[in-house]
Amino acid sequence: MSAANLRARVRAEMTEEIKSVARRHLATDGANLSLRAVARDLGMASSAVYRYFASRDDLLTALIIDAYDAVGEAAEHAATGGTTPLERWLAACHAVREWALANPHEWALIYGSPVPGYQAPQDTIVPATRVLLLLGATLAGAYQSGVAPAREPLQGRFAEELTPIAESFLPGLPARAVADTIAAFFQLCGAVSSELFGQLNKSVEEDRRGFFEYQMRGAATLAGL
Amino acid sequence: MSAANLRARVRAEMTEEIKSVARRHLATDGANLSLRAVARDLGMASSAVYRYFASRDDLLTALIIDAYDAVGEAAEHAATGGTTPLERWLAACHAVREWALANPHEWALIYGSPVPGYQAPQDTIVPATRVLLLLGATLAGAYQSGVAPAREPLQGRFAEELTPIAESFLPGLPARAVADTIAAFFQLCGAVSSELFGQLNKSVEEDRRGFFEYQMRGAATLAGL
DNA sequence: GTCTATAAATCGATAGAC
DNA sequence: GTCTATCGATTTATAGAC
Repeated sequence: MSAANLRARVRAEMTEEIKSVARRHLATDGANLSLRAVARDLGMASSAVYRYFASRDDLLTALIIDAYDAVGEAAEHAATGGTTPLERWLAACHAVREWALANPHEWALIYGSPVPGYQAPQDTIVPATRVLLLLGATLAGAYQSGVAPAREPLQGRFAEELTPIAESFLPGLPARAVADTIAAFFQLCGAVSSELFGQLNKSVEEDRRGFFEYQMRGAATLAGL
Repeated sequence: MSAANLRARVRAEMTEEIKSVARRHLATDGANLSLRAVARDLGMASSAVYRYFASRDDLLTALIIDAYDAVGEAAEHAATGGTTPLERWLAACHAVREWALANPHEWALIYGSPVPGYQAPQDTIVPATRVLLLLGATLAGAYQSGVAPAREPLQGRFAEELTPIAESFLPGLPARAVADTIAAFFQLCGAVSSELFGQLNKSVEEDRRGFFEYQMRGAATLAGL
């Protein structure tokens, strides 16, 4: 079995190397990533890359899943540091922002404009919900421990739509909490993307972290934290 | 002068037609727009287009400015309908979302991932602030008419950074109101982009407008409205 | 201001030798 | 699994005739 294991390990390393070079290419080419350029950088023929990824879109999918997992893990790791739910919540938000600042092109890949002509397969759905799930779980903990007070139930059709989602998403969490979690997550995405994509321009330069925290405290307040 | 006027008018019409076809191409090519493809659709040689736009990036810049102006005008027009500041604020937000739903690729162009290799010239800055300015003016009106209560001043370094901005942005508006306006604008961008770029997935399908309004009411609350 | 023609590249994907 | 070679397309941008 040793030869097979070796083959598998070499293959895995090669796969990682291709992805690593491809990630660097995201910086210059954005989403319109070129398999040939990646192969050139690796000193191999473009046709050889097809033994690792069946198509350009498959490579893109791998990068997308990795990015979702990386930002999710950063948030989860940061959240373990806090003692109160609000601290854990804010720590997760800061971790997401810092990951985005460190990996702007990967952020753009998962939260920016859709790649033209690319259709995300089912495999990306679960990793895509990691950060959202973490926020939801944090809020659920706050409700259960009584740190956050129960709130009036939502009215409106979208609340009815969210009720079954709430059940499977995090059992016991009221529909309103799910709505608040999604809203806060969208606010997080908006704040990070706006800063990253240049909407802040020159209005805040020194203390962007402080302004971000101000925004995230607002989102947490709306969620009942 | 009539001949000169005619020439100018024909040129303006041709320019508009090129932009119109280019806008359609945004749908399939995204930001990596091709001058040749546009020329092909117009039945003209690619070299002829260079008489109207010096480069691909110049065409992109024109599209970007048009898009900022279009969404800005939609928001401004919608805001005139409301009677209270909150109504005007929400009307502007809904108008922005509806414009985005009707023109998703132009939205992606201005609020999505930056175009790789494209550097926005100064010309885009003023049109880019139209929606933000409208929200700020609405909030300023609410403060001045006493509809919104004065709030505690901000603390933190970013507040100091925002103070001079507040002066030139909308005189008389406290730094906190400017911060709240920017935060609300980011939340608006986040909610629209998340819906448009597929982050909602299948969680809310029927009443997305209602969920959006829920989010925007939250943002307005945080701003003091 | 429109055309043809061209330069000098790029790309995804495949075929087939080894 | 890597290579060469290839197909059939694409692109930005320019030169020069009319």
